Amino acid sequence: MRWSRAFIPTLRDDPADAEAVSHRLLVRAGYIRQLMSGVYSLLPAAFRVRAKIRKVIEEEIDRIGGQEFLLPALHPEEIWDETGRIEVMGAEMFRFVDRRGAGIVLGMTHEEIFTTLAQEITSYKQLPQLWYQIQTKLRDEPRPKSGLLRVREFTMKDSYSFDLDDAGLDEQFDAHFEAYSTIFRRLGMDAVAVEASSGAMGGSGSIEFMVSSPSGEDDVARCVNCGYAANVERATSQVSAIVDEPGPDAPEKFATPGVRTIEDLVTFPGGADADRQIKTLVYMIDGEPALVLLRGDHPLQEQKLADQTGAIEARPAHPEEINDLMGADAGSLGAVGVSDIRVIADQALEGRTNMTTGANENDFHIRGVDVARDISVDAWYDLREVQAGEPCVECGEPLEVFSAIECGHIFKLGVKYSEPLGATVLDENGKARPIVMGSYGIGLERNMAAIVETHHDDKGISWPVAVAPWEVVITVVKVGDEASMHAAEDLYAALQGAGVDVILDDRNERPGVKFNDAELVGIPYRITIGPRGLASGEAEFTTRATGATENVALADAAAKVTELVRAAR
RNA sequence: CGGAACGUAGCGCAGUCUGGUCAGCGCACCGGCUUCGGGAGCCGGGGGUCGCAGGUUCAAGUCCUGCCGUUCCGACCA
Repeated sequence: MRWSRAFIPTLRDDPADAEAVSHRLLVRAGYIRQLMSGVYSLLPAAFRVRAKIRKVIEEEIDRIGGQEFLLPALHPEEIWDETGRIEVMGAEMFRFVDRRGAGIVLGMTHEEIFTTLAQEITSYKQLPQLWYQIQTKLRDEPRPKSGLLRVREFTMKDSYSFDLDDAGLDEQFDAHFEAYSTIFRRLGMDAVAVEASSGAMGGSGSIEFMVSSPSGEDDVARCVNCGYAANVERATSQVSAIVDEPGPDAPEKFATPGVRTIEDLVTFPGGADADRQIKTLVYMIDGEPALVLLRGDHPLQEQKLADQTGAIEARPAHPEEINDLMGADAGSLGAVGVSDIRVIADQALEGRTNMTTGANENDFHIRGVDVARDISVDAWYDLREVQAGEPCVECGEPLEVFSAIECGHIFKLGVKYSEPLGATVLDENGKARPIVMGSYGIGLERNMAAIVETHHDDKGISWPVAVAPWEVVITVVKVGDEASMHAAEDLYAALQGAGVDVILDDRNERPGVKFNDAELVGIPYRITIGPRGLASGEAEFTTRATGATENVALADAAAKVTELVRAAR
């Protein structure tokens, strides 16, 4: 490619509405342009990067036996009815009616459709199968953000495994774990595998591959000592034991005028430390109210609440709902004596005595509460969100918490889809059994953005060779100089002949413009040809990532660069 | 969905409070000359129904109403 003919619209200024680094740089370096909220056009340079990411993924999934498909983006609504997911997905599914009045949805994932195809697997002898596709997903995200990191239309590699039993699933799941680890390594990213919540996918377990970044939307708790790592939606930690003082025989109500928060009660005379209080939250769980109890200093992790209760929707109750239900406002709530509302409590409250909580009457609290004696708890769950510094559940060392981008997610689905859709096989005893499934996803454009998030500096992007749109740029300092152009053309032809992705910057621009563009666009290697070096038969060789520059004999340049590029792919 | 901000040329912005030389600046773009190893200088030039629709007014980029769009924070999230 000759830069003079290429459409790489780089910008001098940062785009105004880009906050995330990857968003800012991908727009500025001429990779993407926004069409509407959460929808982007990929320009030629981005298309090249995406193709390389795609190739890495295909190679690794093929390596573990994947067969590539291409399924439709248009789905009949009924299929999603059969698994009940049309409800679960709600407004996030794009829907419309065709000219004949049939309900159509746009595919946001393909469990249902692949499972429908799997209905044609009829014998255990045909298992295992591993099917995948690289295809467009459409999701009406409530809040698209950060450029390519969270969008409404994107490309996903989604694979689906089909096995006779759990042992088979485990094998394919583990194979994906290894394949994913290899993929992210090849893409130049340091991905951490973490225990995750399965959310709307369901199933028995899942692992996310997380890449640390300030633009990440997820928080990961990790123990640097033993390697324990989990999304905070699932993470646990050891709770420091509290030794309770003996309490009274019965709880006692006392006046607490103006006290509305945990913190208020800590400083209120006759109050209690936060870890000696019971925090009472009101949640609407699939429309039914419930009291959620935690230690005063423990935050609720909402996804845990949803996961453990099996809820489709769990939301905080509105102030009016709280008052109607409890006869008091948030800040004065408690579960003592409550019997007509479901009470869900965090395990850290088990066995606690002499606690303080709200009295369900504004300006009054109750102290001397013995949880076992005074509160009728319907269910005990792990509900609190882990905080940085808390002791690791495995080894007791302090946990760190960092924000991360979810670059891949693998799920053990079990029979969640095969059962309702009737995808069964006959086993060796002639008995029909639902196929045991797994599903495995990687978002291509999100990974492109994640790579930028982890490979940039103040000059722009610095792609790993494996995904760079061009591996080498030949920068001609003085296009008008015949000898320079001649040497550059020779080198360009030699590198092309060696199979190197090379772009020749033959634009009639000042050198500074070309150097800056090469760095902004992020091309890993640059060979600079100018009259200065040419006089002694040399060119300059610059590595983008380090900025290191050395002189190389023009005659050796092609061989040297080819070798470097091949080693780094 | 709740909160906030924004919408003027391809990009980044000023002008809006206080209606009347307010259709402007920088970059980019086109032509010319001089330059040419880290985003050149000078001269000349093209490009905008000021998001859309109503309204107020002698007069609206500017004031009022409604709508649309975009971003950020939160909620939600595969």
